[in-house]
Order: sequence, then structure tokens, then C-alpha cells
Amino acid sequence: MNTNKEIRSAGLKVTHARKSILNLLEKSNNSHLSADDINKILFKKNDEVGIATIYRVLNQFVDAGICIKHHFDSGQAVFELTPEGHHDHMVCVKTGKVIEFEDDLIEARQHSLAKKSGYKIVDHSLVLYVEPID
Amino acid sequence: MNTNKEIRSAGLKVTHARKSILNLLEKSNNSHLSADDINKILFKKNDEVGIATIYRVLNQFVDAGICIKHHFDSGQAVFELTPEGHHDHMVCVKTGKVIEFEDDLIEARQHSLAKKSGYKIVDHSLVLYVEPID
DNA sequence: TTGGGTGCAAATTGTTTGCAATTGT
DNA sequence: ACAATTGCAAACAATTTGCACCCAA
Repeated sequence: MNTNKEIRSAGLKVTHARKSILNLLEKSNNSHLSADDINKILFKKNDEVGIATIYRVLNQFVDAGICIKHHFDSGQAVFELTPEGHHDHMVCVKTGKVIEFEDDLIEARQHSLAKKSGYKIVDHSLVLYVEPID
Repeated sequence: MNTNKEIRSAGLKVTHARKSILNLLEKSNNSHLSADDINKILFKKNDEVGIATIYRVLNQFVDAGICIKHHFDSGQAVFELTPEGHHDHMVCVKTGKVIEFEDDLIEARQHSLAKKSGYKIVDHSLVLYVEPID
């Protein structure tokens, strides 16, 4: 298994909880899961992991660069595997669907705008809240 | 006073709490205040308003379109008066400073990207997390 | 006068932490 | 064996809500 290596190379022990969570994230590629989503899914699979552990593992994964955390506009943080190329998100306000996209032109523009103000970009978050056309 | 009219036309009674909060937001144009910030500032002015009321009033203002709420990447929501022209934000990760900016090119690009996926934009949020160059 | 508005304290929600028991290496 | 990891419950932080009292219209 590849996941084991990914966990190990983050300097973490390969435990049941971490494997389950990483697997879930990999299978749900494209979903953006909250700690609670993960809890519920694992529960259904009879593979429950304490919610505290879920939070701990997710934060460790974020620290290790394995996944990233978004805040969107709800009170809840959601997580996804770190995408290779940077991408942004469209969230459909009707269906909750999340579409990922990428646009070099926007990226480039952001850097030039930051530079103009004397800053460099460490990170950024672009979310389009959208609804279907008709 | 103009603020009174703004409150009234939102269908809300013109109360002390609402006037104080709206005034603060207007004076602090450019700041992005959390409920707690507002609480602290009013407290210093000996014009304290219960924190529960602050949250209630801010949410009413958001519903009425008087102000908007951002989530940035902290656990805390921040509020600002609804800006006339849409603008985006740079948040300095060193100092916490918030810089507002606007870029028609990015805006236009966003619309064309959404349309390409069969959506129209209802709202969007673009935040650049930046740090000073050296 | 009277229904909306307020403050307080208690309840919720999302997340973190202390600690004893457990597990990976 | 030993340090890292887990689960539980308690602690926290941000926000919301129930309710008795109060105030703007």
C-alpha cells in the first residue's frame, strides 16, 4: 500500500485511524469532508474512530502537507488531499456541489497585485459561490 | 442622521445598540471587525452592548445587506459594511493587516469560468494570504 | 400600549486537550 | 519495552437561544 508510505514519510506511525482516514480522503477525492463527515462515514462502515483522533489526525496531515483545510463560508472546516496543481473552488449554493478549477491568468494576476502592494503571496483562497444557469 | 434611515429601511427599530454598532462599522471603514472586537471597542467607550445583541444585530445587518461577513482562515467571523464596488482582500499573515483591492480582470475571468461550467456567480470570496517582501 | 429589542445565563456547535489505557515499531 | 497514539470526558471558543424585563413607535 502506498498510503502507508505517505503516512510514514510524514514521520507518523502507521495506525489504524490514520490509514482509515487517509483512505477515505483518497477515495473521496473531490469531496471536501469535514471532521464530522468523516466520523459519520467511518461509523457507517463500522470502522469508528474517536472524533478527537479524527481532528488530531487531520491536523497532523495538514502539518505534513498531506491535506489542506478550507473554511469556505460555514462555521465548519473541510479537508481535502493536497491537490498537485493549485486549484480553486466553485461551490453551488443550491446543491452544495464543489467544482474545482484552475486558472493561470488569475494566479498570475494575484501575484502581480500582491507585489504592487509590497507583499508576496504565501497562500490564497478563491471560492466562487454559484448557482446553475436557469 | 443617515444611519437611522439605513436601519429603519431594513425594517428594524432604531435602537441604541444598532446605532452604536452601525456607527462603529462606518467609522472603522476598512477595518474588518469581529463581534468580539466590537464588544471591546464599545466597552472602552463606556457604551457596552451585550455580546448576544452584537451577534444578533450583526446578523440582522447581514440579512439586510448592510454588512457582509467573512470567514478568512481563523475561527472567527469578521464583518464590514457592504462595499459599493465589489472588492477582495489581502490578509498579512505577519501583522494581521487587511488590504482591500479590486481587479476587473479577475472579476471578468471568474464570470467566464463559471459560465463555462454552466453556472452563474452569486457571490465570491478571494483572499490572498501574504507577507511583506523581506 | 405593545411587539420588537435587550441582557443575562444557559445551551449549542466545532474543536482542542489532559490523562490513563493501548498499540506500533 | 517505550514512546507514540487513542478514546473518553472535560475544557474551550465562537455563536445562538430562552426568557423576563425594557424601550421605540
